[in-house]
Amino acid sequence: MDAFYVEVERLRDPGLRGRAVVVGGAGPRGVVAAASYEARRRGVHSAMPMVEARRRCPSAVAVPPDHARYAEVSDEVSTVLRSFTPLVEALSIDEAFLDVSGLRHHYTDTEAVGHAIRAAIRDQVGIPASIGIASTKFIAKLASEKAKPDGLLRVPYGGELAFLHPLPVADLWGVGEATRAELEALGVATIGELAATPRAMLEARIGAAAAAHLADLAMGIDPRPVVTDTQARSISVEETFPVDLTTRDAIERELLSLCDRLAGRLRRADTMGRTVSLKVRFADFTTITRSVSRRDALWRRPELWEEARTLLDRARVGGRSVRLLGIGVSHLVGSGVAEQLAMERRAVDAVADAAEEVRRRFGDGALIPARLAPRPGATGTGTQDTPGMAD
DNA sequence: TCTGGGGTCCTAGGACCC
DNA sequence: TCTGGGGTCCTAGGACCC
Repeated sequence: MDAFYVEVERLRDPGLRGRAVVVGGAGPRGVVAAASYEARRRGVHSAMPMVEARRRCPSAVAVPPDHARYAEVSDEVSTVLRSFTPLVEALSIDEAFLDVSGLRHHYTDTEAVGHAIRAAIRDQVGIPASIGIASTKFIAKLASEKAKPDGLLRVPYGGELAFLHPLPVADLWGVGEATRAELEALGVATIGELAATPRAMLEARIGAAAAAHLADLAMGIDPRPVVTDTQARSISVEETFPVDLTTRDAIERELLSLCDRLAGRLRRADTMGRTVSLKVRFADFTTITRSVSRRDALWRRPELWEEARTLLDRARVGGRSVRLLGIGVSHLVGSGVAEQLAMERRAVDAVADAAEEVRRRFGDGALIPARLAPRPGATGTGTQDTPGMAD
């Protein structure tokens, strides 16, 4: 999809069409999640601080992100894609690979398939999409980047190297700033130059696995098939605070709140994990992680909180200012096991069920850990509109 | 420019086991 | 006794992606 979040916002508010639009966090530490092409022309791009985006493009309309809505529209697009072939691999919220080799008897050529898919997304969802067509996944992805915005590009079979070799190495999927710098030190700027570099030189710079992978990509070799059943490997939540946390009490309260959110995510995903990881980013942006693996998977908030607090002790935060806290679970249990355990826990866990029902009916804020509830008699409102229930 | 939130994968060292 | 080879798992950090 092209500038996906922006286009979803334009569906809701057609007045945004034709204008510079920036979707991003409203807080003092917000960054750009998506920028319209009008804003990009003014030098605004993803991950840029919103403050800087505003400076570069004062006329842009700033819109706070609505991830739940983007997920819904993403599902609508998925439905359209699956009407063409079941071989759809969702790569992110706004990208997918399709294996369309089975459609060759239904269309004159692959470009006709691409045009049909673009038209279907336009008609049924109402937003633009770009499509790249090639014999391998990574070249198709690269072609789709070159096709943007609102276009289609096919790299013909046999023409892969002619397409690839003039491009800068940073265009390769998996080459970021660090690898680009290492390759530059070897005098490698284009994919063609990468293909011509001796393997041993590459390995010494970037490690064996990355060297082998990139050398293959530079030769157009990518045997990875389209995979339809991709299962999550971890689930996490994190938050950057508008103002750094400085007291142990404030840190614990935010961490408890994150554990609560994570428990809800795990429950809705009907999964649980064996490893709990804590992430702490300090004011100077140094970031540490602490993790622990248990024999049994966990998912409930009290257990997450207990592990999180132990990890927090191990993190030795001391008196340092904390900019971000995160908590996550990995080593998720396999689907068959998860279903079995989910059945068992549903039978046992009437309290959590009731809590989930309350939240479904009255919103996430209706039920919170007692520690996070407003203190009775505390400053401000005499009456509490949304009292937190103790649990 | 003062740097989000949600992910995946890889590396390296160490514990541990046979 | 001063020390092998192969393997798995765990932890911490980092690169990278959208």
